[in-house]
Amino acid sequence: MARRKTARPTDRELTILRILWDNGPSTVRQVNEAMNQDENTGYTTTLKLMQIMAEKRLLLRDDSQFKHIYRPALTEEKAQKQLVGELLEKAFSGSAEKLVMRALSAKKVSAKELASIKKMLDDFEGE
Amino acid sequence: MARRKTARPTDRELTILRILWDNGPSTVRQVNEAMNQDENTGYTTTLKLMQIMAEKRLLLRDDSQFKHIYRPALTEEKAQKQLVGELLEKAFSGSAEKLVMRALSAKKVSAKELASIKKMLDDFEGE
DNA sequence: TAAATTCTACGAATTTTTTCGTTGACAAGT
DNA sequence: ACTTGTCAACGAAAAAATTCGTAGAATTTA
Repeated sequence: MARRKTARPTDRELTILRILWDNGPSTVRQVNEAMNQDENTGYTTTLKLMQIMAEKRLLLRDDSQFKHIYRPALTEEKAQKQLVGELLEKAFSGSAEKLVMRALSAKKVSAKELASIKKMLDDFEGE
Repeated sequence: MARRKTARPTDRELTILRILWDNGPSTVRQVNEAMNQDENTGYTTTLKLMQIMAEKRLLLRDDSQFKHIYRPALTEEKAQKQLVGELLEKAFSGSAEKLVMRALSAKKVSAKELASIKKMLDDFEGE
């Protein structure tokens, strides 16, 4: 059976993508060790997850070496855009304003970051 | 077995919460009919979902009448804050700036809304 | 080269989410 | 009261996500 084209990465999958985006192409062991800094996960569990992600085309695999090297099949940007877009529709009925408001209240944002965000908005306006 | 305290609503659950937030306390049939405007879902499916959500304490139920009335156990604000906070950490490594940027690129935002967001940022700065 | 280690593949179990059929209680209309 | 329709409870199954044990192949070390 075909998988949804727009399959959203699951929580676990997102954890792995995060690691690969941050660290670059990695082996299963490297990913597993990074993952275990937060919560413990067996090596074969991580392996299986990554194998499935490769099947789903979320990851690309170079298996020309004994230790296979995995890397994300999508850019961080693309994935983030998709995720936030879905949340926007699903939880905010499309109101970007409300989403921004909740994001700012969910986390203390520095004055510097606030200014930076405002600047970005100005750039957006110039279109 | 106890459920996670911070259980995030699933996709389906979020759909139901959305309907209840928009329409106010409702019966299963009302929710089911609202749900079927998008994609078809059997009545008993909706019923079961809502029963489970009541068990999980995502919904509150008034069963004093023949037709039980359900309502959300958490406010829209609280749920949104939690969801966006999780996405922020999980997909954006805590960068609110990047999240806002992606949100704006994921969806065309009107000039009016942009202005409104900027105003909100000003208010935030005043603290 | 033999032993120990590291790795992938495979299969399977477990848990969570989503789905719905059936049943019997209750209500409304006749 | 009888028939018809609506409802919640229950059980169960299908689908998806997460977990890991075991086995055998490849590599490294002694």
